[in-house]
Amino acid sequence: MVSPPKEAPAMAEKITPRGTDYSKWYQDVVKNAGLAENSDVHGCMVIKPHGYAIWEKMQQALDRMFKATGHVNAYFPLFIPKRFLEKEAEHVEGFAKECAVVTHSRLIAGPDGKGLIPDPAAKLGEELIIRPTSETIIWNTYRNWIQSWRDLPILINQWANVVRWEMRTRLFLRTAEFLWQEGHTAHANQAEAEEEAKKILEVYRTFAEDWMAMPVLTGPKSDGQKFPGAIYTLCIEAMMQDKKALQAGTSHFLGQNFAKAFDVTFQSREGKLEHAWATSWGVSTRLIGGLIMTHSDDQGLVLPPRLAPIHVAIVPIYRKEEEKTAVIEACHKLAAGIRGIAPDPWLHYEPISVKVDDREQYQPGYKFNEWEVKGVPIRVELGPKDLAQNACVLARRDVPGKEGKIMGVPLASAPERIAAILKEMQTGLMEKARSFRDANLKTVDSYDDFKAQIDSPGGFFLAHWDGTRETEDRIKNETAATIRCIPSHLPAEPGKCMVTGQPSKQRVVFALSY
RNA sequence: CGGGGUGUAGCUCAGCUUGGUAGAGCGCCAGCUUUGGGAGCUGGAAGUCGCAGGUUCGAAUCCUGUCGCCCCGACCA
Repeated sequence: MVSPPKEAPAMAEKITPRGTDYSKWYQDVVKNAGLAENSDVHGCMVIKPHGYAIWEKMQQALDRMFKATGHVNAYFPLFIPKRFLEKEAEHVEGFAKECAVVTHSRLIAGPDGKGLIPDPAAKLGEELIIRPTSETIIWNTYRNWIQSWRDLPILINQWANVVRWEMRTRLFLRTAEFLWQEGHTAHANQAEAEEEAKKILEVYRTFAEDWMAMPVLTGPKSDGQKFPGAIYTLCIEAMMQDKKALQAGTSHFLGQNFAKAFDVTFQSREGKLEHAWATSWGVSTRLIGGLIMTHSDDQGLVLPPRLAPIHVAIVPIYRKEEEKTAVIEACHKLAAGIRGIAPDPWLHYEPISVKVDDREQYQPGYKFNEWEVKGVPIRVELGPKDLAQNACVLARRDVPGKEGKIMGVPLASAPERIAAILKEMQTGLMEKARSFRDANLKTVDSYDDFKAQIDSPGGFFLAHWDGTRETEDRIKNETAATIRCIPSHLPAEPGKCMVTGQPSKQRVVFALSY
């Protein structure tokens, strides 16, 4: 008679494997890594400290890049008078469906003495919209700032929250309120504005690849997918691990649309009155969703070192008091050594971020798992056995399980070793993501082939398209796939539309998307 | 806004069919033992059962109304 098997530890499997249910996996990672949670407010999330710390790292890197390209930060109002939004036809049409509207300025007790109701006497003369984006308020303001060609260009960015009243939301990927940056620039001529839109796209591409280790395709959107009010929209588009596309950033050439709508004119060098040329561009907290879905595994979050709020977690191991004293001391000494590594431009000359996990209420095993699920790139284990030989154990987050452990690393050389591994991880993650993306980037020539593959195995499909909205809509209706971008890295190779057989100037990227 | 589901402890849920003093696991608090991959034992705190009516001697349970939330569809960074 064999005794019944012990029950699996109740805590063991907190994260649904990707293969079982990708969407559940995503939610589990966000929750278990402590990045964010749903709030009691419909569609709005609470970004928790660990998630917000990642956003702060993103902000820092992006902000530096914006400043380096001549931009400055400013802040415009959260509320936008309804009449502003009405001024640009396409813009209204695009955003009207998802606007939060402020109608009153005061609450009073309800008629039965219970609760509060908007005071009818305090109804606003003009209703205010909570910004879904700020083009209108900003161009209304620029009208006063721009008179002469000497006032141009205006290169402004703002870090802000916006509200788009979404029906269905997912943490980071789509929430009613989200955080982002929005750049709004004004230029004296078309060429300069178009140059700006391209320049920012390149900033986004660099950030995505060099910081997030997330490879992206770049290029214009189809007219059907462009920003409401833009002449054209450039985008960076990334492939998630389930092979779906994520629009990760957009840069719009707005032409003179907003200048005309808001009557923003300037006198040129030649003395003529002209409308200003505009761009706008943004990336949002959605990037955190992209970061998660690019690198993380069934154990939890995996962070590229350049965006990790904590690079190294040191876990002391001990039994007796004497051991504890010696081990903790060694941990802090090692931490100081790691922080003392020569500043590297790679981390903006900031020290490597180290945390000595000296919490007494948790055992080492618990801590190992916690740092793992939170995506800390390197974990150091330091106990009496290690101390006896002046060494420690390093565990790499990008190599799961025991294989990621490096035993017997001398304490004296550990800091240098850690610094080297961090760099290695950053490029390793990028290479891994790129080869995954490339392996799932396919060329198709027949619509039947396309339909057979779009759901499974899935991926990005390079196909010829006749350039019409009708065909784009038909493909969307029949397969749910959309044109993600018209890739600029490919030579324009003419062909025939996979659906209609009409002439096509070049292949475009189709995929299912978030 | 259409279809489905669900509200009971901080969290996940049982109890409801057949009405009779509120339950479990996790978490939390205290103590002891533990500590190299999510510790164990003992004790403890914690819920006007979404809200409002009704039926009844008695309602988490039955009836009516109401509100919130979740999932699925049309829109989107």
